[in-house]
Amino acid sequence: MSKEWTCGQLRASDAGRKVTLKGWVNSRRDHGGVIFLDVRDRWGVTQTVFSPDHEDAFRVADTVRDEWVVAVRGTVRRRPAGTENPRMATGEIEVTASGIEVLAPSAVPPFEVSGGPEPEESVRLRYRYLDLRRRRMLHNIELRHRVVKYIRDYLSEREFLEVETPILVNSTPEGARDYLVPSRTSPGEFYALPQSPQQLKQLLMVAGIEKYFQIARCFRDEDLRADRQPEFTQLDLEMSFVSQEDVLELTEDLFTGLTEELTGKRVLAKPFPRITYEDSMNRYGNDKPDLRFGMEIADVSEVAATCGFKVFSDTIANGGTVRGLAAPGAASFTRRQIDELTSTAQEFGAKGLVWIAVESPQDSETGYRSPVARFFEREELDSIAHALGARQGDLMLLVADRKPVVLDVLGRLRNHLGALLELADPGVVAYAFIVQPPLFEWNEEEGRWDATHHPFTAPLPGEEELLRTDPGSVRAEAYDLVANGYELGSGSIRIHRREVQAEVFRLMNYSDEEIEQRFGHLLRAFQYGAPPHGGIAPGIDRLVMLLADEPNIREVIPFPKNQAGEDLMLGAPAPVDERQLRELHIQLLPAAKERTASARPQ
RNA sequence: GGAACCGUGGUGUAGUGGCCUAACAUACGUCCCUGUCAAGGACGAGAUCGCGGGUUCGAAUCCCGUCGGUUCCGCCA
Repeated sequence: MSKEWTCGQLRASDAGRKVTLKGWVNSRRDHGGVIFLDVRDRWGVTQTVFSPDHEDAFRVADTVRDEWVVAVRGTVRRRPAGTENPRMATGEIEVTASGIEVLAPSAVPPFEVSGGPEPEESVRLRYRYLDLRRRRMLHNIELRHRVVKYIRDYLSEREFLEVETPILVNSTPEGARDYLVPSRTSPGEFYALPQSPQQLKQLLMVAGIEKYFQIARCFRDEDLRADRQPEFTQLDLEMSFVSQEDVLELTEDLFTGLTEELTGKRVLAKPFPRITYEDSMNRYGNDKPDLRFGMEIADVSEVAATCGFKVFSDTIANGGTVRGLAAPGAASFTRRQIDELTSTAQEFGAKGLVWIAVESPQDSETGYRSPVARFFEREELDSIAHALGARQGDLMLLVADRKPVVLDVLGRLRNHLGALLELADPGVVAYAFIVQPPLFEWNEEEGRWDATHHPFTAPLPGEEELLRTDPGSVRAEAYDLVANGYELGSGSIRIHRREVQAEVFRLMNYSDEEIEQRFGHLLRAFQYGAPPHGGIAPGIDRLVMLLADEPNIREVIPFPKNQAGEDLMLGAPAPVDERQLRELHIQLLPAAKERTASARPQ
């Protein structure tokens, strides 16, 4: 069986052609003496017409229902004048049917595939194969294909090799929780699914591949979010003999090209802004700023220190900070809206939220409106407004606390307001690189330094000396690619000097045994001539989600898992029978045994 | 691990203490209809309101618990 024609290709110029269309019945309209069947396939929808002239076909068409699979034989003709449908690509023509074959009837679907209300997501997931018939899902699958193909073509042209790395690897205790796979042949031992091909791609650099990429599936056993799935796909890439700038430029060119060529979206700025981690935290309150709008955070501690408002001056006196931002046009917010903002800020961790509406700065009497206005001199308010870049009609919002709390709250508030005030142009992708993050963060519980990125990330050139004196101030030669408030991926230049690597491990408080056990294979490899190398690993799912304007990552994954990590269609995860467990040398704990007893497979 | 919101015919919603013997749209079934494309018209079937307990003369509606779903925090590069 083959398909000569698709349901999206026939045009007026095909009039007179005898064709057979195969596909699903998208909609059936029965007028008694004439029946229309819209036949749908991946490529489109074509209207077919049945009249009693062909009695056999007409009788069959009478029994056919939505979502049945049919083959319709007939002749293409221009639609009668006045009945063309400009909303359909094939709307100029129709196929007058002389025959129809039902290839497969369909049970009544649990929800309407074309048109109808949006079903609840659990229903969509349970019947994902029907959900995927919908145009929105097809569009996302197609876009995803084109994105991946663009990446493959782009990198192949630049002499990158796509190399597959194993899915069954070993567990790396730091970072995310691993998915484990018990070994049958090595009792008591486990494989882990890769959180990313990080170490393997570095080994490929030692192997002399020089330019590697992979569309790699990664696994992390952590709790899910709208933009997180337990298994996800990364563009993993690594290059030898490169500087950070080489990696960033390649990434920039690739992402600009695919955004502009595959979507109608505009890239806000190229080259992508390079913002230091510290800058990003200070100006946007997080390390993945949405740059589609401004509304930057500003420091007003200087004014706050000497003002008459005790909450502010005390905070400064106690080593805290006072910062804020100006919400454009929000001076007109009602009391109720401002109260909501305050409680939102409190949910984010603020003790309170001070608001000052900028009414008319020219008027010295009533320039500002605020419950705390009386505690401030006019010049102080002017100076705050100046620092925040506030203009008439804006609402200034100030938070006083310890610096990390203030920045976190204002960062979240900024995103909240960005959405509330619709500040972001949905037609824009604002890519940026966040660079020079700290190499380490102090682990309070364990009393040691943790690698912020991973232990092979190189310190910023010139800061190696600080490893000995002030590890917390060492910055990494690492970078995050962000877009529209999402972290799309991160990467770094890797350490290739043994003494630097040893110093890093020392700071992380690893014993020689631990180093050998966890990283022995990599360090051994590095003894045999490791080239300087670095790379990046952007997430494909998040990228496609962004480009497709989808609110969550599941919309661009054909068979995603729900928040509990379950596949509602397959029913995974599921209990396995006792024999399988025995082969794997696994025994369930009593609680697990009890839980699965009722759901044992046959 | 925690918080918030949601759960009413197949699907999506309304109803938030008595007017509910549960409404509307769509899907579904039967019939009518020769130009629709969200076809139209008539008729019909379909929900003990996620489940359990409680408050009340009376519960879809209030309370408690539980299950399921989503979002967020913790967690996660």
